[in-house]
Amino acid sequence: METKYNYVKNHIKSKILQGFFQPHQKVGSENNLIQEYNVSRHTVRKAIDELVNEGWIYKKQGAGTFCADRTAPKSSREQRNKNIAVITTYFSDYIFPTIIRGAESFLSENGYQVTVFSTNNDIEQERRCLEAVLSQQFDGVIIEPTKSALPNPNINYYLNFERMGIPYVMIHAYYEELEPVHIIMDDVEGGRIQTKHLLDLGHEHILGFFKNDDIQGIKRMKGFIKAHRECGVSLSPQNIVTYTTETKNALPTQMLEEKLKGGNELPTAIVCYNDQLAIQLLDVLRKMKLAVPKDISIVGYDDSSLSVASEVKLTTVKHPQEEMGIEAAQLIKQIIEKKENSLQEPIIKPVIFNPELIIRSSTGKTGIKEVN
Amino acid sequence: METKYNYVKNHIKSKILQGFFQPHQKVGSENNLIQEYNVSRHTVRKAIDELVNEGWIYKKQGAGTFCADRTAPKSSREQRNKNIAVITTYFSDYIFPTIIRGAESFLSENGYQVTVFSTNNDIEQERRCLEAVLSQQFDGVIIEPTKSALPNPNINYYLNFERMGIPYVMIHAYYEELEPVHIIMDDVEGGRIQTKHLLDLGHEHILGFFKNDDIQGIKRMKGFIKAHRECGVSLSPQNIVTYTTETKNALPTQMLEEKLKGGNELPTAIVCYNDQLAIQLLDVLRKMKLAVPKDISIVGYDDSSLSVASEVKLTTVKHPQEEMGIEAAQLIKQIIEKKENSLQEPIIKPVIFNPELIIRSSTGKTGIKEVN
DNA sequence: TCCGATTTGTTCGTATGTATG
DNA sequence: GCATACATACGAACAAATCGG
Repeated sequence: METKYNYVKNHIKSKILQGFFQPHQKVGSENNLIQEYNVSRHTVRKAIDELVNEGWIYKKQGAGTFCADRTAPKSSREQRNKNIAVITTYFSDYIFPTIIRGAESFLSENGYQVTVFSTNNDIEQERRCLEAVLSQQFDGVIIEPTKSALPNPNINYYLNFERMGIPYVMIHAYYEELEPVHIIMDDVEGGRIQTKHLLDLGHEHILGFFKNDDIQGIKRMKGFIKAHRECGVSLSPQNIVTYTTETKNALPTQMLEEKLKGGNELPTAIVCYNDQLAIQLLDVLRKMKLAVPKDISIVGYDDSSLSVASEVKLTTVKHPQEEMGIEAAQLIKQIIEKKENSLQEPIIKPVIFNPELIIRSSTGKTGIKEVN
Repeated sequence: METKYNYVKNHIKSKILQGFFQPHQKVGSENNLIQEYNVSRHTVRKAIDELVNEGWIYKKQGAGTFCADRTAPKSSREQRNKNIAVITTYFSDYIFPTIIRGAESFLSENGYQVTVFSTNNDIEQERRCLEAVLSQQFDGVIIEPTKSALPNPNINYYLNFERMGIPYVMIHAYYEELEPVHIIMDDVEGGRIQTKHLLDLGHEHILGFFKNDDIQGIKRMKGFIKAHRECGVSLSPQNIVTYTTETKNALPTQMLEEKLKGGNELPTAIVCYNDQLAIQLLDVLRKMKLAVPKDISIVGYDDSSLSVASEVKLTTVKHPQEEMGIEAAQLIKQIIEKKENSLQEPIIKPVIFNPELIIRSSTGKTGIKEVN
């Protein structure tokens, strides 16, 4: 894959998949490409030959090289099974398997097959997934956006889905500019009730840990701030810790240790972006010999299996998980079937799940004031 | 048709059609053809490239150019992506996502796509999965057998895979009668070292909980018994509890409660079929106010994320998980590629992982005797 | 209709890298 | 380790088709 002609080939293919070229539009002459990629004519021709062979482009002597028309020849589509691609950030971790299971079980019951991809929340890997899906013949895509809070360079691929008539629904988050059908939680509300619960219990120094490279984290942080404002409790900016996919393993635990050592104004409660983080932070609390919830309260998010795995049963926010997967599957099925029958793009409403707090034993009233 | 490369191409094609070359027979090196037709290397390559593309011949770097076997199905198989089906008992739970991720990451890096199915360890659902896979065009299948310890009525489907030339590998367990390529752990040894560890610590009344509808459970139980025998510790049949997929949620916890209430000969240690069960049983121990490992020791199996989620860090047996997925993917890729090139079913050796005990804080010396 | 610029097609040469047996 | 055979990559020249003026 590291040969020059392969690089040229893949680069051109990417452009096609991103919709840079309309069918029958000129891809550029051999001379153009020679200059663009700074390679020999032979190399360009080798790349182009393969693309022609795979049906992406066609050539006409004396005229030029053109983008092929890949709009599927509808025929013989009926008999084959329907295929749905599911692209999520993670695959094996945490709540994602459950979401995927929801989609898989519903779709397989309805005669669809599910092919899975994961991006590891990495833009480059997302691009590869999107290219793979566009290169194949999928009838629909369920996708969780990667790094949804950051500008996404792969937007073009999504636009190309629309151009090629492949319906998709987004879960967990969505890119505003695309206005896709989406299935999300009300994450602001989720963050709000996490925090409100602690404020109601009398906590006033609450640490908030939020992941800020996806929209969910940003929104939950918004809810965290909103709750403080509603309850009239002032919030120091130093009480908010943000981290990213790349720093998630070390940064939050390290920050918590620092915050707990810094003598004055010790926090009495922690709001976590998710259960996974809460479990990580619980280990820090154990190490520092702090009892939960007597010395410090902690709230998770997602109600994953981790929330009840340890001796501390986490107070957390319910995430629909399997239900979200099923809902996404139902939506994509509806869209596909409507499209088949009526040819016009149906209007489908997004789904927004309302969060719900599950109170377990990791939160309690602040005891500090009574003790003093 | 009067170009040189076309002449060469047609001449070689004629020879093939006249039967001058048997399948897999050498067509002649580039240098031979250069001399034979008195043309440049480039011209020969162009001719050969087209013949390869049309499926008449194939090339192998370093080896030569050979006549293809046209008896095989010539239908546009080359250009489409390769699809692998992964069928596991579970999908979203426990270590399965990690295994699947291993396979998925390796395969997607190698240009394959992964379609997933799960049987929920139910024979009827397994049948549906197998039918779906057989009716689609999959290039290979990675499968974990369902209820592997029980007679399987779906054996015929597996035989049909062989008849249709679809390679498959089995993970975790396999049906003896099929003698498939398989990737498993040495579960007898795993059960043995789990138990040996406790016996070495001085425990003599050890409860063993095993799932007996899959082969892994049966084998781990075998290891449990073997360890007792090796250490010369007598084992009461009442110390072994077996359960199935259907009873896994209620039966083991209930049995443990009974065993702990029954006054005489209280157990001082527990061997669990897996970490998932260990976590379940830990809750029972907490409810009965038994400290781990002071009052009772417990050993898990699989080294899943659950084993370190709680305050009790489980002593457990390492399961290769992701590695097993990768290994399975590598094997299936090897088989597919060898089959493509040489037509003869390659001989691939099964993989057996050796278990390894990971000692954490859930096990300790029995304290009862010293106390008395 | 023809011209000329552009673009792809064919063919030669040369060199170095990499896999196979 | 070595020869063989295919893979990648550069350069050059001329032929043939296309298209706008």
